[in-house]
Amino acid sequence: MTLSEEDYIKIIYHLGKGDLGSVSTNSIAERMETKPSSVTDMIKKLSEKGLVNYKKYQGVTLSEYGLKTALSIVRKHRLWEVFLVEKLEFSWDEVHEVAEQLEHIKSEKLVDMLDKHLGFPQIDPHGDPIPSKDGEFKKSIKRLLNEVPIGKEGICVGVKDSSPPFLKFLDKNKIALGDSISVIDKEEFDGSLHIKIREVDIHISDQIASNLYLRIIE
Amino acid sequence: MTLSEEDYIKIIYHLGKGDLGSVSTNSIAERMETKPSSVTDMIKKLSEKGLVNYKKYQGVTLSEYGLKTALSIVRKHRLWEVFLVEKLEFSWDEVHEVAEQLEHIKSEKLVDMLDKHLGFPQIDPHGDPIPSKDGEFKKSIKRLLNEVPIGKEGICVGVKDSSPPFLKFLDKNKIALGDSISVIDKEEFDGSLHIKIREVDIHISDQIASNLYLRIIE
DNA sequence: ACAAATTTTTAGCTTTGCCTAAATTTTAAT
DNA sequence: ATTAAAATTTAGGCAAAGCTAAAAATTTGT
Ligand SMILES: [Mn+2]
Ligand SMILES: [Mn+2]
Ligand SMILES: [Mn+2]
Ligand SMILES: [Mn+2]
Repeated sequence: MTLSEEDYIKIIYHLGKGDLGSVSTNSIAERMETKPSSVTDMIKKLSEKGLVNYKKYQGVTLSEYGLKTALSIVRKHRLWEVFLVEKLEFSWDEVHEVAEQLEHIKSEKLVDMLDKHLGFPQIDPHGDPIPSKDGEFKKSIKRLLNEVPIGKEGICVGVKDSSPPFLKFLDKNKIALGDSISVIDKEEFDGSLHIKIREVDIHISDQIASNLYLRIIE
Repeated sequence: MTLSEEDYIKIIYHLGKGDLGSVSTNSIAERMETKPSSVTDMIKKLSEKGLVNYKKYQGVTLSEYGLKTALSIVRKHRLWEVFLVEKLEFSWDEVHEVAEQLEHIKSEKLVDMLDKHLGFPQIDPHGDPIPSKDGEFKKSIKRLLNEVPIGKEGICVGVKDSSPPFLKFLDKNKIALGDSISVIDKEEFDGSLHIKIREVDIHISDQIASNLYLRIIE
């Protein structure tokens, strides 16, 4: 597989997960930042190689083999993202571009040992699950923090209220996108939460918790 | 720079160091595992980009700019080799192929942080020096262990005597290619050496020491 | 010095991945 | 049911990086 083929397969995988129908030529072109005619060319090649199912004008879906391939690339991408954040002090939002390159390095041993070096992580810095070597992985869902069950852990991936006062509050309390947060306990009385973030326990109101999105596993 | 251009520049650098004259088309072709006609094509392109000095039929040398580029690729290659050995438990002889790919990843921050993560290593697993960010590096030389001055450290890169008994001896004493060895002290009496290898001190005869090659810095 | 051998370059073709412009098919609107 | 719009494919080209075969330059051997 060439680098370009791998990128196409990965994009078809990501686009396909949303609709569950077949993926359109134009949507691929948009994500690949290329022209629809180029996409058609590539789709034909992928189809001949048995990576996708394709009928003219009817869009494209991944074959079994194509899905396996996609998951292996996603696995590599997310492992490298973990590496960049955990080992090289990259921040949450700097990793994508580099991982986009690293995901194409060919060496099975490299991926296995990287996985081990990182302690077999389950999720990447964006809270997305990392497929196992044989392509299995837990689904992740996005939830408001106040709806996360006690005991669960997730990655902070967004805010509902993006007003300056709220953002300032988050900043003051050192809560940032990409942080891992786990819910320790919930007060019945006012719905306020005890959470653990960066190894410290803090107490936040329901109002705060209902404006923070977490991505959690399962 | 494309991946291919980078590989050519690096090969021209390595070939040029030996002779100090200009590098021949055929020698590049051999190292690149490609045909001389392809090399001529590439040389023209590199010449137009100012990376090499080229006159038809006269071979090629790196320009100032080409040398800087080559050193940056060599730096990346060797840093990744250190990473693979030190962090991912690769052995000495497994790293080259993977580093050949990793050296082309484009991200200045990645290289800087990798360097830091590895503790700013001076030499790679083969004993070759790692150029600094601005292209400076110590020269390395190959010496028989018994000729290495006290206090110096080097990487075991070869044997003079490759007879089974000697190799068996090395194996039994856990001395292998790629190991870092430093000379602690030398006995005047019999020329035997106290060396440190894998954090343990051992005592070896002059006969052993005069059959092991070390690559040392400066 | 000069023919032979070797090295290097040129010419012409191939593949990959991309492009524009034109044709075709599908979908949406009246 | 037509027609208009949008999506998709085809046709024809281009640049990168490679190849083979043939031509040209350089080097070598006598
Ligand atoms: Mn990619
Ligand atoms: Mn991610
Ligand atoms: Mn390379
Ligand atoms: Mn090396």
